[in-house]
Amino acid sequence: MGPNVDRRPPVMADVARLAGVSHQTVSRVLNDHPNVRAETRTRVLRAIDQLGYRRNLVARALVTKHSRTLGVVSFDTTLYGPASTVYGIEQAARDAGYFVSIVSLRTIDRAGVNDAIGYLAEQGVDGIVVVAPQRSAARALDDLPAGMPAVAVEGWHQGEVSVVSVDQVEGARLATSHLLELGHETVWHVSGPADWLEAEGRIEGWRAVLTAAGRPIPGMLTGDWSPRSGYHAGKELAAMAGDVTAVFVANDQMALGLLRAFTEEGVKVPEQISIVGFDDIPESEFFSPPLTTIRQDFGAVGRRSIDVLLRQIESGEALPHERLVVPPQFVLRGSTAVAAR
Amino acid sequence: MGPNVDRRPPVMADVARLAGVSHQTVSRVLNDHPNVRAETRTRVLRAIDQLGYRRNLVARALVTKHSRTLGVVSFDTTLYGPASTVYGIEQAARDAGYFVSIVSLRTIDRAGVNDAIGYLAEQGVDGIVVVAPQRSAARALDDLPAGMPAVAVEGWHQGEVSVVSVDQVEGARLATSHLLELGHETVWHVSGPADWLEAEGRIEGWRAVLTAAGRPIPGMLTGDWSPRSGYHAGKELAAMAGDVTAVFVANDQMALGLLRAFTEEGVKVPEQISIVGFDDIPESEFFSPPLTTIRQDFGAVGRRSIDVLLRQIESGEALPHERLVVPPQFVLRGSTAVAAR
DNA sequence: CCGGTTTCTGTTAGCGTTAACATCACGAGA
DNA sequence: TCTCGTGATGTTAACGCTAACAGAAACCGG
Repeated sequence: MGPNVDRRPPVMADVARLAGVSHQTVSRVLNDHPNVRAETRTRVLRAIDQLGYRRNLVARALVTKHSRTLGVVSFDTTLYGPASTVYGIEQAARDAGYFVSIVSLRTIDRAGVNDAIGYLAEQGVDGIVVVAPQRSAARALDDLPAGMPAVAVEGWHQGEVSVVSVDQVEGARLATSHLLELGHETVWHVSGPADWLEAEGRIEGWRAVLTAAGRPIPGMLTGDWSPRSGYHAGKELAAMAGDVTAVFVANDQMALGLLRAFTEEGVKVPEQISIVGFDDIPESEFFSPPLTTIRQDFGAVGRRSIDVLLRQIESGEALPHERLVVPPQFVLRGSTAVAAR
Repeated sequence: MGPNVDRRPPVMADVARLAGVSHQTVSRVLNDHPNVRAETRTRVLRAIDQLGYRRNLVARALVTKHSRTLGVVSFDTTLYGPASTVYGIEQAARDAGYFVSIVSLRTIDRAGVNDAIGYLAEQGVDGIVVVAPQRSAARALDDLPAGMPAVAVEGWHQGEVSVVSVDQVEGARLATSHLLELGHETVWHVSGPADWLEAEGRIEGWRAVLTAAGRPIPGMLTGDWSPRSGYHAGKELAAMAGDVTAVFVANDQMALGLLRAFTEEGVKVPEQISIVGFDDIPESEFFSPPLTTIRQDFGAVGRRSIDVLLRQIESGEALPHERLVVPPQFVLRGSTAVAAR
């Protein structure tokens, strides 16, 4: 056994000794500094390889003040929307050479979001992405640590931070207009829960189109995004018999619940009632009937938000706050049809 | 303006100065050391509060060699299974006072997993959870950095690391037995992609039950977990008319595809063909018909894996490798029925 | 009222890296 | 030959924290 059988991982000094240079030269090689002789460089690289040396990013972060880690605060990453958004964020961050530290909140409220942001700040993240689809969460952005670069996703634009989101209002317009164009007298709406900004945007777009067309605005049903709540809404709507001929549902999962309720009640989709969903989850295409819906490009949202955030971080300045909007896309399938005569 | 208007966040020394103590005393207060006079403690806490001081965990990690951060390597966290598992892991980790750094792989292969593990090791994580549902990924665990605590989720037990997983074989047994008990002559299987350990376990359980019952083992169809692949499998099965009366599908999404294909082909479920899925995604209950399936408790898997990992980390020793198995649960709904006479 | 404990608090020395500056060798130009 | 500039390398000092030890005050029994 040689003298160096200890388990302690090698450090820069060990590499330097083996390569016969100073630790600073090793640092220079690692950071691609120009003024290193080619022969020295290869000698250092060989030593690194031989020892299996990995640089200690914690020590590096201490001196550079940059951890190359981004914090992400999100809510229930089990849901398709948040999960996809976070995935997009993570991919974009890693492509840019950043790590991602995630805090996934069980319940979302100002205090919880604040705690999460605090933890991440202590941990030394270079910037924070808050997936803040609810008013209460969005408000927590007001008391970010001073000078911490941040961006809100699916949030509320109040001028405090930049916001990247899918244009919910436009998506709802697309859905509602489509149904009106098919000749339906009016369009019912099953909305998401009250506090959610996305739910609000979808209600707004739906109302706007009906108002502009001079159509009556039917009473609105409210769900909680779950298939079950859609199912209950569907039962109610089915009971209203011929009154209802078109429904815009705030997400695909609830739309599935409606479909199930209608099947049970013998209401034919799209013959008797047309349905449009929102999200375009991978399952929608295989519902019975396949669901006409509005696609959100979560990947694009993630990428754009990282763009904005990195620009802030790398400029080192407090850049003017932006509002980036990703357009939604209408997807025609089989759950909508021309209104019955 | 006082002398201290700079943007630089306060450090321990600033707190110490304001409280009239040494920085070490501040450290002691922060770390709940016993030997601090109560009066001193409150004075320090007041100073911390006044300055809005937050400790720098990077500096702390450098000296303690513990970052209180766990690394998670996963594959496509957009899918319900991985997303739920990662969510469970994150919750359990945070409850234990750890952060979670996530690397979400687009494609899973040994090199990719190795890179991810390498990055995380550089970053100074205290331990690593690898969600390794594929053979190729599981193999990457063989070359973990020496001494790095690790646990595999849904992986392969080779003695190199501890593994936590749902008992796939048992789940498949439950599904297949249920169908036989309903009087079906045999059970067809639409499996997941070849390289996946979960797919293999489900095939094994399915085969075992048929063999034990002395039933013929029909040719197996293979999908890729997507609803679309299930749809194609469904078309094939529908073409085989009366031969097929019962199908065990390796996940709920593919089962949805089958349902759709059968609807298109006029095959009635469960009257003509019974179907059992796997996973119990939130949508399954609202398929038409509601899907009989096998529930996996992803939350439990996440919690158990963090338990195992933290035990390793906190003991500081290389503990014997364990194999923890979480039992699956049979969920009876409407997609299965007694075999037609 | 003194030595020896028990609190409490302060001082010093790192952790492994990068930044800033110092040094050295070498060749070009005077 | 002597300087001077330039590229390559080494030396030193942080970064903000905790560990280890040192010292000062209070407390105890004999």
